[in-house]
Amino acid sequence: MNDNRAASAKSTQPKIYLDIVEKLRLMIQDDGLLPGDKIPSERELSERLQVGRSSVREALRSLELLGLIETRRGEGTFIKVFQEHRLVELLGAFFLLDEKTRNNLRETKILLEQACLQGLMQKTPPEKMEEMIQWAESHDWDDEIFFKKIFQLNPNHLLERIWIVVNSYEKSSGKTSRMAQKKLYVDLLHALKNKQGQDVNSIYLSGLRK
Amino acid sequence: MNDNRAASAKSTQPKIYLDIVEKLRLMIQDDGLLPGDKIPSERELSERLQVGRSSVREALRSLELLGLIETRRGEGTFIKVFQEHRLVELLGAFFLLDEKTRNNLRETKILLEQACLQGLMQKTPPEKMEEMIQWAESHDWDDEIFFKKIFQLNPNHLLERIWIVVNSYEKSSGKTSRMAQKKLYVDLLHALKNKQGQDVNSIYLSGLRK
DNA sequence: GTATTAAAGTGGTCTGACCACGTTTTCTCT
DNA sequence: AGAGAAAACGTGGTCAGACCACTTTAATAC
Repeated sequence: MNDNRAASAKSTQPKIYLDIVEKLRLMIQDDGLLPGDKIPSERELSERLQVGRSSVREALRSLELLGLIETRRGEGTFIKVFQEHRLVELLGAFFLLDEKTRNNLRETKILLEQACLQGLMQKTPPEKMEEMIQWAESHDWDDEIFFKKIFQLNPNHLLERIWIVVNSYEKSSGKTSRMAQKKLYVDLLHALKNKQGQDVNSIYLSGLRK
Repeated sequence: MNDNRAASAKSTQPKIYLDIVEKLRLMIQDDGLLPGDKIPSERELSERLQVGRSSVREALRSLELLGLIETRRGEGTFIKVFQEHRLVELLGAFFLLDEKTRNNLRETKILLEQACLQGLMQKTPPEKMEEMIQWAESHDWDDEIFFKKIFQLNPNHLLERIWIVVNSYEKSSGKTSRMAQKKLYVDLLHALKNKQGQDVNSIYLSGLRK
C-alpha cells in the first residue's frame, strides 16, 4: 500500500493541509473542545484522516502561528485562548501598510471602541464599573491595556476579538494613535458608570490624537 | 531578532519553522522584494538555510494560511499584497463556536451596519448615492445583497470584510434577523443621500425584526 | 520560422527514520 | 510495602528521500 494514494486523493484537489484545518475546526466544534483541551496527536490525526503526518503538521503549524493552538513537546497539542500573539510582528514585518489601509484600521478601531463603550454603558452594573475604576487608579497601564480591559468587561466577546485583531494590525502600522492620560480615562470610567453617554463619547474623542 | 522564548528556562532552541519565517522576512526586506515577486523555491531555501524541506514547508504553509504568500504549483511561491490577508476570516472561522459568542453575532452585525451607514453619509457624494438608489429601484434583492452593496460603497474595506465574516456566520447560525420591505430601504437611501443621520438610524432600526 | 516534444524546475504529499522531552509504568533497593 | 530510580512509551521536532502533478523552458522535428 505504498504508493497509489496520489491517484486516489484527487477528488478534492485543494491542498490537503487546508482540508485538515477545516476538519480540525469541525472536530473541535463537534467535540465541544475548549481552550486548554488537548487535541489528538499528530500521528493519530494522520491515521484518522488518512493523510501523511507531514500534512497534518503543516496544518498544525499554521494554526500555531496564528495563535490558535499551542504545542508542547512530549505532551501534545492544545487549544489556546486566543490572543494577539505574533500578529504584530508578522504583519508589520512583512508589509508596510499604505495610507488608505492605515486609515481604515484607525477608523475601524475607533468605531469598535466607541461601540464597546456604548454597549458597556447599557449593560454593565455600577459595581463592575467601580471595580474597573479601582483597578485603573491602582495600576499602571497604557491605552492598549486600558481598552483590553474595557473589552473584557463587555459580554460581547466577538467584538473583543475583532478589536484585538484590528488593534494588532494598527499597531503594526507603526503610528501610535494616542497617548494615555490617566485622568482622562478615569473620567471616562466615571461617565460610564453614571451612564452619561454624551460625556463618554466626547471624553473618548478628546483622548484621540492626530 | 528572535522572540518566542515563552517562559521557560529550558535551553530548547526555538522551532525551526519560526526561525525560517523570520529569515524569510529578513530576506524579503534585504532584497527589497515586493508583492508579486517570487521567493526562492522550497528546495533552494532548504539548502541555503541548511534545514529540511519539510521545515521550510511548515513555514511557508503558515504564511500562506495567513495570506502573506501565495503558491502556485509548478511555478513557485510569491509575495501577496497585504490587502488579501486572511486573518479576519480565519479567526472568525475558528472559535465562533460557543453559544455565547453566537449571541453576539446579531449585535455586532447591527453595529457594523449602523457604523457603515453613518460613515457612508459623511463620505459618499450624492451622485454615488443616486446610482445606488437607481440600482435599488430597478433590481431585485434581499437584505443581504442590499447591505453587501452598501458596504462596497464605503471606502473602508476592512469594515466590509469584517461584516462579510460576521454576516456569514450569523446566517449559518440559523436565525434570519430581518426581512424588511423594499420601500423601507429605499427611504433609507434617500435619507442617506440627504444626510439625515437621525432618520437613517431610525429607519434602519425599524427594519430590524426579532 | 513554427509546432511538437522532452527535460528541468517547482510545489504537493507520503513514508520512515531519528531525536528530545514529558509521562507513565516497571523495577529495584531498602 | 513503600519510595526512588530506571526503563518504556507517547508526543512533538526534524530530516532525507521518494513520487506525483503541473508549468516553464529548452531541444528537436518539420
